[in-house]
Amino acid sequence: MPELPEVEIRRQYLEATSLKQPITSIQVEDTKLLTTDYMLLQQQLADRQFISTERIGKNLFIYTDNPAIILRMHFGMTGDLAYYHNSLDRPRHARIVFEFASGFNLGFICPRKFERVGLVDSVTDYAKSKKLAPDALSISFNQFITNLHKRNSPIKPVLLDQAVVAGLGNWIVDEVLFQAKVHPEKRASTLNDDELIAIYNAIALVLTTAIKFEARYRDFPPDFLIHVRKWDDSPYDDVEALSKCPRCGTKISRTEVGGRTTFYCPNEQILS
DNA sequence: CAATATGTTTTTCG
DNA sequence: GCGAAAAACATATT
Repeated sequence: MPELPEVEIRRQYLEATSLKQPITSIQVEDTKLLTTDYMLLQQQLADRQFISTERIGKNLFIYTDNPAIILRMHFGMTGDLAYYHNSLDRPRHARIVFEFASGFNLGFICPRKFERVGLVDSVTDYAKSKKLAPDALSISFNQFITNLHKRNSPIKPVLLDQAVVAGLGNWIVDEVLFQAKVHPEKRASTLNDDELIAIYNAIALVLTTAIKFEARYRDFPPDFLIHVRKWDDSPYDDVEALSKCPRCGTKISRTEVGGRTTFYCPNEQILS
């Protein structure tokens, strides 16, 4: 699931492969994936080059050699990138393909069409209009608690709200609350200073760890809650081992909070 | 084949 | 117009 760490990895991948070469054309299989008219996209990007990138939360912005033409990518649940040369190597579900003059291609892989691509003319204006909060890795502690204090909902949906802090998704919020030892249903407005600091620090810990391991869950430290989720590449076969708290051995609870599947340790994350 | 997964947008209510 | 909560939406996989 492309949350902030996966998007960061894709950003680095795009920077390493696709900058500074003229775009010759763009193939789009399904215009539902576009937030900009297809013709306009073709016209605006023809002969342009990508020159740099910026990520805010789960949004990837790609600057071109025209400062008013910026491409935005959102990877939804399943989006990915693939840079390839031979058209025979075109991956499955590469529904949007940027063709470069070099003969190489950047494929935007959209298995479930939950992904979106389009142009924006200013990143700051875009963030403002979408009420996008500062990125989870750069938000200041003061800004973070200011945004949190306005809310009285359970902490989990508050952390998922991109207007509070940008980049946290379902599994990362569970991991953050587990590391901070805070119950997911605890009201945001009732958190004390220690809990707020623990959550803020856990966000940095979880995100930097995930980026360090290039979002490969199997490599994460053993005391991460991530291992209780059944990923396709989970290293464990033993369902019993999967369901235990990596710190205290208590059986992990699985519930729904804010309509999302939620895992937490009922022994260490207490609602008081 | 119905259930499931999840981020974002839309809707509804107070 | 806003916060909160829930529903709607996008579709492939199991």
